[in-house]
Amino acid sequence: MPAKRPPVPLSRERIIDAALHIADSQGLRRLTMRRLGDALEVEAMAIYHHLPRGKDALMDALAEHVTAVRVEAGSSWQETAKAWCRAGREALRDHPGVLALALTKPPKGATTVSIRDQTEQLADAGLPAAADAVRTMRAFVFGSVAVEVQQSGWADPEVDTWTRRDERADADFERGLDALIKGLQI
Amino acid sequence: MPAKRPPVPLSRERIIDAALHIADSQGLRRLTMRRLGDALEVEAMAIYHHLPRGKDALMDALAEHVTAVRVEAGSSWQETAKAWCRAGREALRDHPGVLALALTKPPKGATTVSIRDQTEQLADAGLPAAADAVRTMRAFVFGSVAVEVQQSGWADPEVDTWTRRDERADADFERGLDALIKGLQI
DNA sequence: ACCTGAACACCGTTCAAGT
DNA sequence: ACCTGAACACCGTTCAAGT
Repeated sequence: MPAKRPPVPLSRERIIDAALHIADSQGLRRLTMRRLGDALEVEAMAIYHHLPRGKDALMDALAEHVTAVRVEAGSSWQETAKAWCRAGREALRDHPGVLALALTKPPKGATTVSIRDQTEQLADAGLPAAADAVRTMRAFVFGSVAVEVQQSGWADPEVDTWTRRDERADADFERGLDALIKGLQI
Repeated sequence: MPAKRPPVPLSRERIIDAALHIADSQGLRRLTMRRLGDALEVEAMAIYHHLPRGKDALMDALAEHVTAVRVEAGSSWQETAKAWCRAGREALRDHPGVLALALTKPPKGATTVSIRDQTEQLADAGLPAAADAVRTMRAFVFGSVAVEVQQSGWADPEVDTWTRRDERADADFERGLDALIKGLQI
C-alpha cells in the first residue's frame, strides 16, 4: 500500500511548470483550470490564491516564462547579440505549446526588463541604434521559431527526416543570424 | 416599425467574415460559437451545418484565410519575391485577432497551395534553392508582423506616436526586405 | 494563509425534431 | 437542405465555509 506523500505546497512556480507541461503535451486548448488543478492534485479553485487574476494571469505568466531571458555580455556586441538571439530561440523552442501566446501577447514584466537589458547591453557595447536592432533581432527569432515549429506539425514520417529537419532549422538559424549581424554593422 | 429583412442564407464565407470581425474587435478568446451565431442572427448549432468539424474547422479556416495569398509573377524574381512578402504581410496585418492561429497552425489546404505556388514561381524565375528561400521569406514576414502587432498592444498614448509607429514598421519592413533579397542572390 | 464545495453563467457539441 | 430546441459534459469564476 503506497504511503500518502506529504502534500507539496502549491506555488506560482509549480503551477506554471504544470501548465507548461500540459500545454506542450496536449495543446493550449486543453489547458484548463480544472485539468491544471488535477495535475497539481488540488481543486482548481486553489490556483486563484496564487494567481489572483485567474486564467488571464496564468496566460501572462506562461508568455513571460518563455520570453524573458537573461544573457551575459560577450567579448563584442556581435557576440552578445548572437547570444541573445540564441537564448531567445531556445526559450521559445522549449515550449512550443505556448508559442502562440509568446508571439502575440504584448511584452510585460520580466519580458520588458529583458528587452531593456538587451538594448542597454548592446548600446553600451557600441552598437548604434540599439533599440531598432533589438526589434529586428526579436522579429528574426520569432519568425524562425514560428516557421520551424509550424513545420514540425506537418507530416510525421520517419525519425530520419525528423532529425534532418532539426539540423536544417539550426543551419537556417545560424546562417540567418550571421546575415542579420552583418546587416546591423553597416 | 422596421421591416424584417429576408434572411440572408448562411454560408461558409459569411461565417468566416463574422468570425474575423469578432476576433479582431474583441479578441480570439471571445470568439465563441454562440456569439458567432448571434452575430449571424442564427442559432449557434446552425454553423455546424456549414463547418462540420465545428470550432476546430473554424479555426483552421481563419488561419487559412489570413495565410493563403495569390500573387502574380513580376519582372524579375526579386520583384516577385518582394510582392509575395508584401502580400503576406498585408494579409496578416489585416486581421491581428487571428495572428496567433496564423503563426502557429501548420499550413493546410489553400495555404499549402500558396506556398507551393510561391516556390514554383520563384524557381521558374531563376531563384536557386527556392524552397529554402520561401521558408526564409515566411520567417521574415511572420517575425515582422508579430513584433509590429505585439508593439501596437503596448501603451496607447497619442495618435501622433501611433502613426509614427506605423511608419516605422513600414520602413523596418522594407529595409529588412531589401536586405533579405540581397542575401538570397548570393 | 491556504484550500474546498457548492453554485452560477457560459461554453462546445450531439441529436432528434421541425420546415 | 437547412435550421432549431433541448440536453449533456465541461468550463472560468465567486463566495462562503472550513482548517
